[in-house]
Amino acid sequence: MSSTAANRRNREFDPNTFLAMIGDVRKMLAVPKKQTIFTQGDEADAVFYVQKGKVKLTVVSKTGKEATIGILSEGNFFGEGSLAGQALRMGSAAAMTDCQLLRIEKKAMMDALHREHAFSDMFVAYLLARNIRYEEDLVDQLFNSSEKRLARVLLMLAHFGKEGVPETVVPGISQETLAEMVGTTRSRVSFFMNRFRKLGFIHYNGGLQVHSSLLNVVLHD
Amino acid sequence: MSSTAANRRNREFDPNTFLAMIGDVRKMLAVPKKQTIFTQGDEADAVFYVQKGKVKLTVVSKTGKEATIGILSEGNFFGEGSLAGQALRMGSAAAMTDCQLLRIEKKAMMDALHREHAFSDMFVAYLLARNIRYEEDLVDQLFNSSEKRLARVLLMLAHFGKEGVPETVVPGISQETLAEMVGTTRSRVSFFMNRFRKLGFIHYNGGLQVHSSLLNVVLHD
DNA sequence: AAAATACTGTGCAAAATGGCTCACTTCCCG
DNA sequence: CGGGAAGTGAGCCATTTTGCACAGTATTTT
Repeated sequence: MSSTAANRRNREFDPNTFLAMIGDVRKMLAVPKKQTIFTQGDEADAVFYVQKGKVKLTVVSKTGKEATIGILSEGNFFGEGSLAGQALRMGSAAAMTDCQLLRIEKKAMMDALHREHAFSDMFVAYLLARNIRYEEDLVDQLFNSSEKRLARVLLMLAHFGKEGVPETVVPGISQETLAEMVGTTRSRVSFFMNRFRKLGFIHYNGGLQVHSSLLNVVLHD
Repeated sequence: MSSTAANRRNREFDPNTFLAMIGDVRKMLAVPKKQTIFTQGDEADAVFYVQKGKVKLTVVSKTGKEATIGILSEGNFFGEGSLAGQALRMGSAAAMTDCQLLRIEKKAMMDALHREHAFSDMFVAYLLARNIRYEEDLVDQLFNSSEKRLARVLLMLAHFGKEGVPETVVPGISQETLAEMVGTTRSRVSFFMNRFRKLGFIHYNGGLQVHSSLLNVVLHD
């Protein structure tokens, strides 16, 4: 998702140092693809950190609709709500690929934040980046049509950049998931995807390829 | 806006102590109603803290549309993007009422975060609360129709609670502003407001009053 | 108090979106 | 290998939303 944010963090902070600071390395988890990490309504007593792989965060509404809040790759935290006093998970988390995660007890996390300045700084930086990300998503929702929102999601998934070079998106991301991220229906996604394809903005073959520079046109109509 | 978050913070943190930690009290600003605090595109070199009053944050899209990202009351920070390395303001901030603000230079803020554990803790708590708030807004956008989103915004503005007691919303909030917050058009807002009024959920007379418990019905259809 | 501005209530046609169905195609698992 | 489940492409129609336009009502300003 926010590769920018992740890179920024990585420049400032070495994951191994990070591990040392938290201490208890035994809490590393290997989570196989498709496995649930936690479910909406579960007790929330830990924060997670993605060391490797992609994690999908979703929320289910009272009426049963599903929304995808984000797809996180390495360098990201999730489940931080617990630190803010949320006793229950407000959403669910699942591994989209095989993942290596760090599970940090709420207490251990708060201790580490107290104890280690560098860690605290890094976490603040993370939260700020996350905030910006959410703000962007929100603004996107407020401003744009579902077609543009889809274009934006595709661009973000394609790692947003590398001029002109077609880039493969997370393999195995369904239209259903895209629809949940964009906040529309699958049929709408199907419709736009085909439009994009006919216009040469994206290309299927096995995986999905995105021609970033072309698709950008949609955003800036 | 998020009175909950503000209260939570206030319980943990005394604004005066806070001032002492930041140090330079000379940087207090009195901003009269309607005055601009900063404008999208300005150089971003400081964070603000609301001591008193309400501040509106807005963003203008490339196509000229306006969106209102939030209305902040005391106990909230804004302009934190600067701490995350954003060199320019991504949106504008304006006083909706006479305000008393604290302007904190980026550097002073970062120093204080380093120096004072209590301050750092408090800021992390703030960011977490803010994150949750954004996530809720985003989920709201993904799930709900504009009618429900409007209902939710009204409830939040009415301070969300105090069972049954009609509560007056920020005086002088126009349908235009509501539309920008909800992400729809003014005519739509007018339409729904009248619907709500006919159903007895809200009531005009000079100010706007919201019957929280009634309006809640809309949310949970 | 008059004039200029901002806000609000409506109405309407065009465009976008939501929800469903159905026919295929792929992929995965037993 | 076969069957079933999951994922896609299309089409259709009821709603919702947008985008304007206009007139009437507050508010401000001069």
